[in-house]
This record gives sequence, C-alpha cells and structure tokens, in this order.
Amino acid sequence: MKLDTSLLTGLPPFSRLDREQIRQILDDATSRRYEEGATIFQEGHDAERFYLLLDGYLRVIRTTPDGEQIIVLHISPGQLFGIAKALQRSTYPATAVAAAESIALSWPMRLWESYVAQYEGFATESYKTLGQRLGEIQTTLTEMATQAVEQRVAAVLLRMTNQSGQKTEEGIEIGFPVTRHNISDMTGTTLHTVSRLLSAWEKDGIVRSSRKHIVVTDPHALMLLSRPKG
Amino acid sequence: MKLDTSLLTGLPPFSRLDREQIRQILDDATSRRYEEGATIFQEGHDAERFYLLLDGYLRVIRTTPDGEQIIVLHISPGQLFGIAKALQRSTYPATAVAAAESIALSWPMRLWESYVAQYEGFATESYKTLGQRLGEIQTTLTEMATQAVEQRVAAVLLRMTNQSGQKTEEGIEIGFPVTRHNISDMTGTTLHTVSRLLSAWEKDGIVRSSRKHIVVTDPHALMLLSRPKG
DNA sequence: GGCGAACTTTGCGTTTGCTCAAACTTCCGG
DNA sequence: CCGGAAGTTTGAGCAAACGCAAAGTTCGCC
Repeated sequence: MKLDTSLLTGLPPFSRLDREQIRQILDDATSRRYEEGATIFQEGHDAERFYLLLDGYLRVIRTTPDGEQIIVLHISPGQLFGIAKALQRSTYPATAVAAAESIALSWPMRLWESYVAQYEGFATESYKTLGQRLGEIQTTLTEMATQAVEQRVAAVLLRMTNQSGQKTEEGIEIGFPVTRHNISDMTGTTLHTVSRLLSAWEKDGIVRSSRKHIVVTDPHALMLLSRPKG
Repeated sequence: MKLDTSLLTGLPPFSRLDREQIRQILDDATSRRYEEGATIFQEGHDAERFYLLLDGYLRVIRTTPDGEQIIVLHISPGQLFGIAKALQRSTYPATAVAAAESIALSWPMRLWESYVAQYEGFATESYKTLGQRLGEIQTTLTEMATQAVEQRVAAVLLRMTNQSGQKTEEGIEIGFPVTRHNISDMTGTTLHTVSRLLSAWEKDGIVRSSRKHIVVTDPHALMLLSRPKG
C-alpha cells in the first residue's frame, strides 16, 4: 500500500519527527476504510491494535447490561484512538463505531511501546490527548448530573458544531450524520424528547434539521439555552 | 521530618523500587495533615505539586458556573492524585477536598518527570491508575445517563462499601463521613430524594444510617436495587 | 448547659420528561 | 416504481423527582 508521509506530518503525535521516521511509521501501518455504522473494535475485546483516524468521524460508545447505550466521546480526524496500552489495559474499554464513512490507520499494539520509547514527543502528545479526553468526560459527567435535558441537548449540539462545524449560508452545519437517537444517547434522554426539542427550536429559528443532518442557524441562542437560567 | 520507608513499600507506583530509592523519594516529599473539609488543591489553580494519600479519604469535585457541584471520584489511601503533569496539564482539572481527616505526601511537580525517567515502573503504574480512573468515570457517566435515581444511589452506596467498607456486626459500614448532600452530589439528585430513599431502605432493613454515617446491612438487596428491573 | 450551625426528615404541589401508541416521511434496494 | 426499513413527529397520560417550606435532630462550641 502506498501511503504518503504527508498524511502524518503536522499531526500532534508525529509533529516532532522527521520525514524518515514518519516513513518508517507508515510502513508499519495498515490503512482501512469503514462504512457508516461499521464497528472498528469492541468493548471487552483484546486490544490488539491502536488507531489513527484519517478521515470521517467515530463515536465511542458504552453499552449497559440491559442494552442501553451511551456515547462517551467523538473522534475527529487526526486523533489517536483505541490506545488501551497507554492506560495499561489489555482490552478495549469501549466500542468504536463509524458515524460516517471513515478511513483509519492502525498498528499492532506491540509497536506502542516501541514508539513511546523511540520517538521523542510521541508519548507526551498521546498523554496530552488522554488528558483532554479525561477533561471532556468530566465535563460531560458534570453536565449530565447538574443540567436539565434541554440544556444538555443544547450543549451537545454546540459541541458538535465546534468539533466539526462547516459554515454554510444558513448557519453552521454538523459535519457528520446525527440522528435524534444518537443525540439521546449522548444526553441520556429519549429520541422523542430530542425530536420535540429540535422541532421547537426549528420553530424559533435556532436550528434547521432534516434526516440525519442538523444546521445550527443561531448558535448564540443555543448558547443561552445551554446555560441554566439563560 | 522523619518518614519511614515502610510508608511507600508495597504501594503500586513504588513497588519495584529498592529501599535506597524509596529513601530518596521520601526525602523529596512533604507530609501534611488535612482536617475534614479542608481543600488540598483547587480546580484551575497552577498544578505545583502532586500527591499521595497516606491516610483518610478525599473527594475530587467539580463545580459548575452556577455553584452546583458534583463528586467525580474518591481517593483512597495509597493512591496518587493531583497528577496533572501525567496528563500534560498545567492546572488542576478538579478540586480535592478531605472527606475525613487525612494525611498526604506531596512533591513539587517538576519531580514528576524525573521520577518517570528515573524509576522503572513508576510511569507504568501511574498510567495504570489513570486508566482505571478513566474507566470508573466512564462507568459513572453511563450510570448517570441510563439509570434512575434510585438505582444510581444504590450503586453509589455499594461502590463506597467496596472501596472502604468495614465489617461490623450490623453489616458493612462506609469508612468515611458521608452526608445525604454528598450522595446527592455523587448521583446528580437532591439531598431530599436521597433522604427519602435512605428512610425507605431503613424501613426495609437494607441500611442503618445516622448523621454522616451509613451501614449497609443487606448488600444483596442493594445490589438488586442497583440493577434496572431488579 | 444552652445556643447555633449543620444535618436530616417529611409533606405537598408542580413539573419535567418518560412511556406508550400511532402515523408520517425519507431513503434505498430490488 | 414499489415496498419496506430507518428515521421522525406528535399526542396523551402518567410517574418520578424537584422545588419549596417548615420542623425536627444532633453536634460542637462558648
């Protein structure tokens, strides 16, 4: 497989490496395409590989014993994921699913240690990513615990626009497919409630939405809604 | 200050070190006592030191802009905490408060890197701790999102007994002071609801509680309550 | 030993958001 | 172009939990 070194230059975990080092890392990598809805790896399975998302979007989800699921975080292009080894785990702690058609590189997990040892900055940048992720989850947890459903949904919409918003004439469009059900899995509510909220907001001119697609036309209004007493 | 090397031998981050190395680490450390309710460090402040809890219990909390707070995790004796550097953060991402009278060692944060570089196994064990913590928070998040209040409160009581339960004739007693309000901060509900639940459970002979103190007399019944449709 | 602060209990009215149910729309494959 | 699957909308009734309020209890301090 031909992979150009330009794929990795500039990405945080590799930014301090020279062309030759990146060439070497790419030679170790496997590239694969995932259809929307495809599972990359599953919670509880042996963590055999770690990944880097090149294009697309992923959801990282956890499933409860009784079948309910919740979306723990999203992965955007350029991010490492499935790095169980960094946390000294031998199995994946969650499941990764492609939210849109996606392309990812992956490496055998045994290379993790050698990259950490061999490449200056690789470990540092990886742990920074982990730290950010931990912070995000704490924020999500805090929101979940203290805010009403309407505020949580508003906050989640805003986060998605920040994370992958594309400017259009109408407003900021979320750059990957999202269903009402997905949003309910992110906010711990039901798709019914989400649908009602979106309908109400559409009436107020705050969002425009169609099947699997949402455009935020008035981010400022949403911002107010995401804060208590706002 | 005289600190015996036995304080650290056997604790995961130091388990692979010899007596002389531990002696050195202890010489770098500062020991301090914290009263119940005292703050060890605060969210947003410069992360100047990292800590190890020797005795007592801590709550790690986050406060929202409008004053609500939620307890993200508990720290038990033997655990490292405030290790912002491990996550490449320059400020503490949460606040640590003593839940009971506690004793902790601390080191200047600049020593973090040197310990990681110098002592075999220190980094590894620390990241393992972090991984466990991330897993715990994900579990909490999942519970928060999918379970009803009664189930969350039951689950939190069980977790606290597992974490610091002491067997008594009556049952398993939680080993540090807990108020109804604390529990509501852990579960995202109100102290009123928690009080009602505890009263009901007391009537059913599942728990015995007094001011700031809870004994679980029937863990099995609580277990059932913590599962949906149980 | 009495006062005040901290903690807990309980009641009541209200509301949020869930469940259940059914119809509608969009999309894709055959 | 038709049929079914996937996703969305909306309604109605209901229950869980909150907000507010007020009183009771325990504890530590002066």
